[in-house]
Amino acid sequence: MRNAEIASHFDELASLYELDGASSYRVVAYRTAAKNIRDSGASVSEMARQGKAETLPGIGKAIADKIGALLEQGSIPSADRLKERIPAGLVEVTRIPGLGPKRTKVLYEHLGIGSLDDLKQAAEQGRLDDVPGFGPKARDNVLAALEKGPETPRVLLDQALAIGGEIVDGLRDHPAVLKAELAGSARRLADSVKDLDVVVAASDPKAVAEAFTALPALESVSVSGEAGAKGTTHQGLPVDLRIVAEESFGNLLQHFTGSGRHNEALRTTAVRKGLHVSEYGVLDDESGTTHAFADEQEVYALLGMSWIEPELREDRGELEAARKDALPALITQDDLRGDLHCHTVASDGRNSIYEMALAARERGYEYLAITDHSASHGFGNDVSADELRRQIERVAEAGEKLEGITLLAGTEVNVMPDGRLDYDDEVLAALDWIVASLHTSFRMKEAEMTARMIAAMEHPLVDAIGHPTGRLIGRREPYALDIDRVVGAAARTGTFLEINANPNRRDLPDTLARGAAEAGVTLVVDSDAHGVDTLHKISFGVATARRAWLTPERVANTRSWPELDRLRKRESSASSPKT
DNA sequence: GCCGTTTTCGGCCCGACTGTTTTCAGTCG
Repeated sequence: MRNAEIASHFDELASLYELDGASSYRVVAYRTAAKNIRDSGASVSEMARQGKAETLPGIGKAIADKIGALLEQGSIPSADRLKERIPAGLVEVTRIPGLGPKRTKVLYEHLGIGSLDDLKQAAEQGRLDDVPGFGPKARDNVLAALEKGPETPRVLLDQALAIGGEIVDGLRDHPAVLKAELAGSARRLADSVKDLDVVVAASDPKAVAEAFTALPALESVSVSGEAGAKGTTHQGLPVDLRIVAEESFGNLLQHFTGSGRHNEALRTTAVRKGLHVSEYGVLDDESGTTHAFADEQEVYALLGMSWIEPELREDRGELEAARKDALPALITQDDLRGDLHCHTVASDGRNSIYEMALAARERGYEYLAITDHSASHGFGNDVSADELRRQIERVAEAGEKLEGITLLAGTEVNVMPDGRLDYDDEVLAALDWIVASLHTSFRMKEAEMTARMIAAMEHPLVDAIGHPTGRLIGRREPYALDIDRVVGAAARTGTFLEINANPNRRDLPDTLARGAAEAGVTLVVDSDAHGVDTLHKISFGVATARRAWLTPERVANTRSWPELDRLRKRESSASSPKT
């Protein structure tokens, strides 16, 4: 059973206990366990089988036993018992804004409301007014929320940064703005965001809030005052602007960068030192004074920690590392010396080899691998084996024309359902670099899919696996894969695993990339660019690598090509790149 | 239900807002 599935069982259990009126600490314990299970880069079911589930933070004996029961019986006994008493539709009702577990429970007890349909009927018939604590406003809110439907979809990071950057730049143009930053999940470079948080230090808050309402990026503004404003972009993305005096800017930025979990954990450790952290400052019990800081670094320093990169602020061990001054020196874009996955007009790209190479050189790369799709599956122009041989010649010709960059003749070869590649070894052996990816038969069962991928990794000429899980963020689930076995095979065979930087993919995802690196796998960060205009999107792969705690050493293409060539599994003497 | 450079028991983050209330519990981020 996958981590995400185990985690969803514990999230459900938390909601059931919450509706049952259990201690909120117990509920929080289940939610924390669910989060840590979901974030684990290794298979929790495998850990449970080995009796190691309790090594995960937030998992004690009781929850470890429940994981065991879940794996054996397919459900958690205590959840089954709660479901006998609590209607299945009640958890949905708690998702209506303003209706938490307590108020939902009151509705169930007074009116027997056990589903969204029940709620709608009761609201329309005016029966909510009879319930203690519910007035006319409650009815309006419920009907409005039901009318509006489910919450707004999340926006991918590339779009969020583009819109957020425009807003922040617009604010910085205002004379009363002293500092302005994008905070929240966008600053943490998460896969997607549900809103934008903008924090500002201003000499004249009111004027800045007014200027905000006039920004062209905003479609509407609902609230505006001295403390900030709330608006919505033309794409429907909510924007929350907060304004403070310059001396508290560090506290505000720290608070609104989050994550919520990171802040919770930060405050819990602070309380033990008699310190109380909020967006306004750090209150010291002993002196009774509140320390406000203009810089975020000082907030962490007062708590006895080194400053934590925003990408790490997910409560995944960063606080403990910061206390020990043992945070990783994260990879940066400048560390990358080449890109090993891109396409040209030979398959489904938009530019020629020469144009891609020129653009790569302008980015400062020392090498670029041209990896068009292979023959079997109609991405633009199919590249037959004969065509690939001509492509190798063209790469060599382009390489001769261009000084200062090494061009590598490569392919993104399809892994067929039986695990074979769709070029024969003879033509593959003539290439400098081989990425193997899955592009068909996504719905195979886990055992077969895992075997398929491992077969590709066992091929002696395959250097890297492209977008290993196949997920599309918010749109397509990953393939059914036993990720532990895949990572194990990558480590055993010396095959690199890709972090594909396409903002729709970010694949491997951060948690899995971290787990893979810890298991000894070397990663490679690639743009998968289909034109010169998307080579720069490798930044999203770097973002994922940073969220995965990766240092430059863990990423193959921070090395020069000769060094990388020696690092990979095949005999380096076999190939001589065209320069 | 978890956890320990104050603890193996007694704690467990912070503040704003809302609606309904007569002083605040519940919800939200």
